[in-house]
Amino acid sequence: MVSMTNKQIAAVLDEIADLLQLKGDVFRERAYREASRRLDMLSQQAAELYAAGKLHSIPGIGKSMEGHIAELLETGRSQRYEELKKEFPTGLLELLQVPGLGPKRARKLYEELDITNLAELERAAKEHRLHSVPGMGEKTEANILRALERRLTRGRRLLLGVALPAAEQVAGLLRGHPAVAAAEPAGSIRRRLETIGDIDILVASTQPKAVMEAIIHLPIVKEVLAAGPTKTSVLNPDDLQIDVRVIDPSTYGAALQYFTGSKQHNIHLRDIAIRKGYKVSEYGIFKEPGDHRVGGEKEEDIYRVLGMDIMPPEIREDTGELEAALEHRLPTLVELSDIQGDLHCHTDWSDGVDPLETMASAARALGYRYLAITDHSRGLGVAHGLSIERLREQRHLIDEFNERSPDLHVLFGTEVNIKSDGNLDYEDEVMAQFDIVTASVHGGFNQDRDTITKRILRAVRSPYVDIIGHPTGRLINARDPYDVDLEAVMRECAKCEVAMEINSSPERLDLNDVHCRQAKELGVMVAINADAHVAAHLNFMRYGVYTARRGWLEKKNVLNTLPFDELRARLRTRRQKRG
DNA sequence: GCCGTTTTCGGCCCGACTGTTTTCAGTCG
Repeated sequence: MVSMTNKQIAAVLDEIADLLQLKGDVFRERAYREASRRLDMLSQQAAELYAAGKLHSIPGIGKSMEGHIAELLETGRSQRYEELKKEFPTGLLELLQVPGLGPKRARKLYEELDITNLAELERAAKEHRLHSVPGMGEKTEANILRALERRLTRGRRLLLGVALPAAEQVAGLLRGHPAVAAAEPAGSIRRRLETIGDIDILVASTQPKAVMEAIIHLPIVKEVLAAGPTKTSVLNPDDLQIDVRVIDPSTYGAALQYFTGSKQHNIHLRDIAIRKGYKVSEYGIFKEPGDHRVGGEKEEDIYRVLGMDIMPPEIREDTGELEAALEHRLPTLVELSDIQGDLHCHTDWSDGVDPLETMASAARALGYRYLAITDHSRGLGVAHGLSIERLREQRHLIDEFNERSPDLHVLFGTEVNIKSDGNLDYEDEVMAQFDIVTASVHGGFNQDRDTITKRILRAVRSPYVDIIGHPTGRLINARDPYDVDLEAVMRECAKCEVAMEINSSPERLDLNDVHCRQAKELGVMVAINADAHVAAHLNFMRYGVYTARRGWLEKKNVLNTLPFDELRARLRTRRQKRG
């Protein structure tokens, strides 16, 4: 059997969907697209499910699709895919990336003008040959040319940690305006996706004109890109584009539901509505026949009328939340206020900026009852890792601090490096002295799957390790995760009662949302940590909580929701059991 | 290609906008 990962299979199915799109076979395209998405999110290996004969029990994967996936698993190829590829030149799919160009026009351009890639499209547009195609005029040609020029400068998706504060700032300013009844960021920001395409803010008001006028004059607006009667686009001082839409208060709930998405969630929701004799749009929910409105002022109207519990935006991804809402078995997601402390941060003793006292004050201000100081270990020279001697001094400092701090407990910890051979950076006698240990990979990212998996498994089996830090090492938009068999690590963590971290730093969010859900299913505890290197970054905690919520985690799945006494007892008994 | 509390056949989200056209096709979110 050829070993293909879920991601690889999903990629092939997605390419088949692309080709079907060119053919105009929209429903098959959707079926392949959906199957690809399901595989991509799947926490188990498709190969295992296939071996167990359970592939077609995944929603969106039927008998035929199971056959295609089986062929890929067994031969590494797909006949359907090979045949489709022969029908069109490879460059043709590039055309679909151009805004304004869909499958119909792309195909027409190929058939009428023999255009097979972006370069040829650009040349034809400049030579004014496009408008000779029926249905394409001067304006279409100009728009395509403009899109082609812009395409080169289009940036990547924004980190939530950048987009959310910017959106909240604008929404907050708008809420202060007398004509504004409500204002909040919608779209992927509201769902707390790790990266964001567009910043969309919805405003409820009966006076759109006044609101539009107010936006233009907000102090944080650097430039106005477009100002229409109900939608305005502006740039903030960091050149982030923010779109603001004004909605009549009577349809604000329906609009908020619609603009929050996800697209897949909305499609499925509307499908359920049809089956129950309703129609859902951004203007409300309507009862058939006669289309009279039965709700839409409040967001929960839409769900309530359909017999569902309303679910938090974070899980509106069409991964089972609608079914759960219908059956009244939605999880109660963990909340920021459940967090009792932070188990991973750095001080000026290693590569942090602030001293212990400053970090502790900041933790206290957040209402935490404990904070683990986990500076880097000896071997990590670039981060001023702590020698045995300096560890002893730091322990002393922390003991002293705890004597005069009745409300906040500081734990003496370490972020010990997992060396490339799988050994930890301190000897067992040293490890035994910490209150808490997080073990992380900081180098040797390119090891092959088997090597790096075994390496991390060794760390998990150490009786002194409590948490595996940033378990995949990815940096969003910057560095791919290392090729670790995360499921194997999770199973071992469950067995050894080792927690896995959600590193809350906005460029990490590692574990990610899909991993979190898998961890929950496998019975792995998760620790949500800010990995702060400066006091202000303790506030990153909320991004980790969002990720946990996107992964359906509840309070009981999260280690640092425990009160201090229970946490300490848990760490101690575990150590005794395994040490 | 998937799916079923109207269906194993005949559906598959909904509305806005744009540009090209005289009533609509294509694209987008």
